[in-house]
Amino acid sequence: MELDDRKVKILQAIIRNYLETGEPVGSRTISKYTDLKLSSATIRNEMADLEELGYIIQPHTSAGRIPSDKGYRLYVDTMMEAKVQQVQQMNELLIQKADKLEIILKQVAKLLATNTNYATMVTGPQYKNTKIKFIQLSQVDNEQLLAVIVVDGNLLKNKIIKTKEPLDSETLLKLNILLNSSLQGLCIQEINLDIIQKMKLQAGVYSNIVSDVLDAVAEAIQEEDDLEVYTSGATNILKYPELSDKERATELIYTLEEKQQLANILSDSQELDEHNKIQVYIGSESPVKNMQDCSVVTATYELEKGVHSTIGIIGPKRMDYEKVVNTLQGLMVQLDEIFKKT
Amino acid sequence: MELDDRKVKILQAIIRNYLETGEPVGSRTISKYTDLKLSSATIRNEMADLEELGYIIQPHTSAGRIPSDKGYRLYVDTMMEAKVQQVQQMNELLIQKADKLEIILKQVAKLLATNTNYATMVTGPQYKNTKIKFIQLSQVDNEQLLAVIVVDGNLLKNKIIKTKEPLDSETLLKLNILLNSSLQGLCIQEINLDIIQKMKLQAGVYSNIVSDVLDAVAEAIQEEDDLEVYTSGATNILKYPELSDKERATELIYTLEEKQQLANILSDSQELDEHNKIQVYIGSESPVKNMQDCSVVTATYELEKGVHSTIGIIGPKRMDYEKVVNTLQGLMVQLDEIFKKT
DNA sequence: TATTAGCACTCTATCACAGTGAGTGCTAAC
DNA sequence: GTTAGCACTCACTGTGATAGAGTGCTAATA
Repeated sequence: MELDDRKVKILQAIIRNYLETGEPVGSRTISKYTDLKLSSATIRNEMADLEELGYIIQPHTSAGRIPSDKGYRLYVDTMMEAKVQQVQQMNELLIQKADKLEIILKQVAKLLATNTNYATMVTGPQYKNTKIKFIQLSQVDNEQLLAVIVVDGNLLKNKIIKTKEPLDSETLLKLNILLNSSLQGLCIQEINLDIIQKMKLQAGVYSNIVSDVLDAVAEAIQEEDDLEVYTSGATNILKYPELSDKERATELIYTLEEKQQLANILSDSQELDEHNKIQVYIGSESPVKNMQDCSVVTATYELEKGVHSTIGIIGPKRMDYEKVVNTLQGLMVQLDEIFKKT
Repeated sequence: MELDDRKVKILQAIIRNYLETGEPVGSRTISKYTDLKLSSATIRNEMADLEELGYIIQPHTSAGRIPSDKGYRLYVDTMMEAKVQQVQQMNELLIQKADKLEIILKQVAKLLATNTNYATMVTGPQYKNTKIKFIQLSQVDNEQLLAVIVVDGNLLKNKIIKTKEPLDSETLLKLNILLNSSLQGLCIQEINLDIIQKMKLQAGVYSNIVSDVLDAVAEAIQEEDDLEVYTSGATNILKYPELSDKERATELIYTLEEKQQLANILSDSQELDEHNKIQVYIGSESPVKNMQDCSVVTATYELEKGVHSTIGIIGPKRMDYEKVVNTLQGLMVQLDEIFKKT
């Protein structure tokens, strides 16, 4: 059996209606709702077919139909319309531009949550293939050296290094020159044993300090690996009856609070995403087990050159995909305005 | 009417029982539960008195009694027993010691939440009256200066300062010496106009850079003012029927997520706390409006010299005050072990 | 005088049960 | 191929009826 034009129209009507009401949709509703001029009996026949094909489900014998994951998937892939959807109050972010990226991202998460009425998650800024721009060692007090590492995108990392005795300023200067001349412009993968050996050789008696600094560099950039995740609007989950029974809600909110599992889905979508492509996970398509009753829409943005962030929206399977996708699309433009303009 | 010894015992029995079960407590239960050898009828008379005095409440005519806020207050003030209560798995924190304080505090929040089954909140480390230890300006690239400010407790602050043209290394050195000699050992309140004027005078043509650095210093220390708050175990709220109806739970979890209001109660208790004193807010005693149905227990710790953090535990009014207070007391010892030992 | 047994009363919580209505599938007619 | 009609299903709702926990009051008791 094939999906003819009429079946598609009916399926679409069922899904649209279900997205709005959250109630199973009956044949009579569709008969009135569409412009197909068909009686409810005919619709019933078609619905039986659609059920057999797996696009819709009957919760119980005497109820209407609701879309299945397969139905939603078809809807998302082929039936949605693109229309510009702006995130409200984005302009209020502008004032904050000067501040750190993370703060902006947290605010974006919050705005998205209030705009969409779903839960949102945002990764901290991801610095990919960043290069070391500048390293500076300074003597803080008699036993402590401070290493500051600046990488592309003006990301700063600090590390305190303990020493037995203070270094004189000349040595410090030499070490700084050595560090910068050897490491400037390299990204972490490029720092190989060869370079390290050469540096140690040049450092002479201070080779152990060079080791410490390199450890600090590694550690500093390492930190970026465990994906930081911010969430917002967790309580929006409770607005949807199908997710808000105590057990499910507890699991979901816990998942949002713990963030560990969210990192899975976010990094998964980061790998899949071609740039600025939007990813939709419907129900069991999601890699997060506790989210089988939800849908997740993700998008990865390039904020500045080499700096990315992935944003995800979490809602019930009957989320308003059209609005969410269009909002994320619009967000891209809005973020561009904020970052490219200034 | 006075609270004689017997009334106190009965009240205590009622509260203990209610804390355990969460159900209104009847006279027959108390008659068996206590060693007073009194019939339920006598207990009933006493209970009528206790109700008149405002220590207990009858939810409806044919139900048992539950403690009122006043009853809880008496219990907390006079009836609790101190016994050592350790936070489990604290030792696993030790490995992390090397890392930043915030990470430890977040983990403490999480451990406390799993140990107590209540929601927890923790302020970021509070640096009080910290003194500037070290300042370093460095040239990152042609148009950017990096200012690193180290204050007591090895708290680091960075600030990028834009300049029109690069400074030569000699000027940089001079500026660094000027900054350190003028500011080292001062806390922010001590940096007055007089000092600023002198510095600018000495800096000559570079006085505008001195201004920028001072702004950065102010800003860096300013950041500490808006109390950072971490929460954990928000979903524990849902374990208590009296808090888990949809409306209340939404409000509470939202409050925990937003954190803004939590800062109120935390900073309130910081002001009240004599050192290492534990504070209990019962129901309407809490300054946070959404938490009138909860009780909050807070404690402020000195982690390192001059570095504080306030920890709060949020649960239903029938929370196990004894356990919570003793846990927070025990936590103090455990934190001391972690910080003072190493 | 304080305590207790006894009793009538109150109120909630629970369960069974019937009724309602939305929706279906099938059959026969159009 | 479409539709009207009808019997059937099943969740949901409201209604008592009942049980049970607990109370307050009174009168008897130590």
